[in-house]
Amino acid sequence: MYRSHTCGELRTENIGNKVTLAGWVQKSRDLGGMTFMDLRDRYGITQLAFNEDENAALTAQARKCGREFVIQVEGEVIERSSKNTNIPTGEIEIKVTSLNVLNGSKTPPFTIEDNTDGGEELRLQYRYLDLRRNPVQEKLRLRNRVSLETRKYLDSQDFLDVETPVLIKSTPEGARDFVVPSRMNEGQFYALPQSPQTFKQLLMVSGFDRYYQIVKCFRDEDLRADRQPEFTQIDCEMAFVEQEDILNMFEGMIQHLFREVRGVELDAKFPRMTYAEAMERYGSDKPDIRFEMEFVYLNEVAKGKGFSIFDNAETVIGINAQDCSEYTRKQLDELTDWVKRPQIGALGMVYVKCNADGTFKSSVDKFYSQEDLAEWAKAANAKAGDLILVLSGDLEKVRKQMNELRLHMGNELGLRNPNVFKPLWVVDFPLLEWDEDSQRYHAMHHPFTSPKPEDFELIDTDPGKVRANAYDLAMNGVELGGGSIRIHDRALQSRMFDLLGFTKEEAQAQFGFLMSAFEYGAPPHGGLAFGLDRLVATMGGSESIRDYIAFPKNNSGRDVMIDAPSPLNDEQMAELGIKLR
RNA sequence: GGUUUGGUAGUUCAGUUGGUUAGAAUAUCGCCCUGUCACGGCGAGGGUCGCGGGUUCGAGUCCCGUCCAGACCGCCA
Repeated sequence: MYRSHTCGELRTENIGNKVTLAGWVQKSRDLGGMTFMDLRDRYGITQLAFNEDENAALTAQARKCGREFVIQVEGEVIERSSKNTNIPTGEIEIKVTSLNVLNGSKTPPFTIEDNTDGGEELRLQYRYLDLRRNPVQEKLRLRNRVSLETRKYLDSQDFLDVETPVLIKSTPEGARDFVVPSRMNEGQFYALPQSPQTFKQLLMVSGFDRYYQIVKCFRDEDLRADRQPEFTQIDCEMAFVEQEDILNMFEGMIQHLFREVRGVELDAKFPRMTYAEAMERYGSDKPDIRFEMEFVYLNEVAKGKGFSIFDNAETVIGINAQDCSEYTRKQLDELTDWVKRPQIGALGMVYVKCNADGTFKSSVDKFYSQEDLAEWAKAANAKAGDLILVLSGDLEKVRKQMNELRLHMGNELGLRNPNVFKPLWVVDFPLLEWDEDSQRYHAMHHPFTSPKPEDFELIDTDPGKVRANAYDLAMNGVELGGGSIRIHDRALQSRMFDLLGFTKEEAQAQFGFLMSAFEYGAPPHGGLAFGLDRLVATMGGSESIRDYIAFPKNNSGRDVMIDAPSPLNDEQMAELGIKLR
């Protein structure tokens, strides 16, 4: 037996116990006649004490143990003469009687401490060392709790965990596939699933009316702080349900998770908003509703006063940044530069300061009188002391730009508290989205999403207007998950593929198995999937999902620790029948 | 594919207008220190200034190219 206790569990009630501990040397403090050593494991830190007067040889041995040595000690739990109230084990220490070095260690490339001196790149390269740090371990513990409670909840609701294949078929719709060459079928390739979508629908046809899986999905697209090429979904599907049933079920799940894992009681009933409304009020399909600063449409009050930029703009949108009228010229210039960056793409920004004395000062005073600006303030519900920021141009673009500016101001003003959680169902997404590049409609969610029956007649005349039975759960400006009521009728599914520009042959080749299944009694069904990484990161108050994944990829999709991807040798390539261009 | 920021000691960073032997903190090593817990004190070692080229009497600093990394846009049904 290597240890009788962990490094996190001994307390004053253990005083007098003879114990054996094992762990890593976090740090030692050599005071001359005395040496203290912090011994660390997953559970905590326990201080070891060595006294030269009592055992000179042992103390000398302890002094030779560097950081990250793995050691085993025997000793007696004693009360500290000077206690440390910062750690749970701070009232006791171990008077060590024997020390066994289980393994030495090179000096680590960065310090294994809560506040490490290591940068991102180095930490990823030595991820096994980074994972020794408590803040990172804490994040993985959080992830474990979320995934465990997810299973508990879904199990209690009679969901069945069914595994689906990872080597499947590539389809051109959606994200790029990761592909895997087949040795036994030369010249042919599997694809890794972007989601188990079609399989879970087939499980519904099979009668597993409540399915879930916590499953890896793969998308060969560029990475972001919140996007990894392999990521984990809580993938769910239900049969004999309507949208309302699904929203209620998973509202319950999210409430359960926050209650059990974070001790947070979310809204008893999550607010809902249509996609159209979200775009109008926030310019985003995943609005952060922790703060207001909603869009104000200023067309009525801003146009027709001779300011040609507004007069010629499709729309003029403002937001009211409360209590910001004291912004300096420099701050306003910085904001203007910020929105003019190519990533945002605004051509300019107009501001109106609602001064404390009731007057107005704007960047367009030449065109607007005090009375005009008072109208703006009224429209924006701005009081003395507020600041109105205005962008104009093409409706779709301005909404997008204003969304960015709103979130930026929310950050600047500290309105996006990571410990406040505001869920929002966004419903009634459009079924289709016009794609300029390919000059055709794409499925906004996916090709299996059912249109709203009341909009169905528009499908020939104005397909872009057709709404879908599709929904997303947004929280704090993050899309946590989404889903839809699916098509379960062969004819309608076939019609969808037509609409998306598939030929009959393509549709049959790629999704024939699904359409055939629909001919054998497919029940009405629908579902959704949550991004586990994003959910956990949001619960942990982070925007980046990387620290919530044990071994993440870097910005270029590389694993810098194992140095993947990597070339194959000639023999492997020949076996696979592959030649590089 | 694009925009942008960065690359200097093991690590995190500073380095002015182009000008002496490239600094600090931390880590490491040595000596001292019996109650530390960010221990303290004294000292030492540690540099291909990402790489290649150019301008110059002289380049960490300016120019060109290139590689790597971060954030973002495109992309992500």
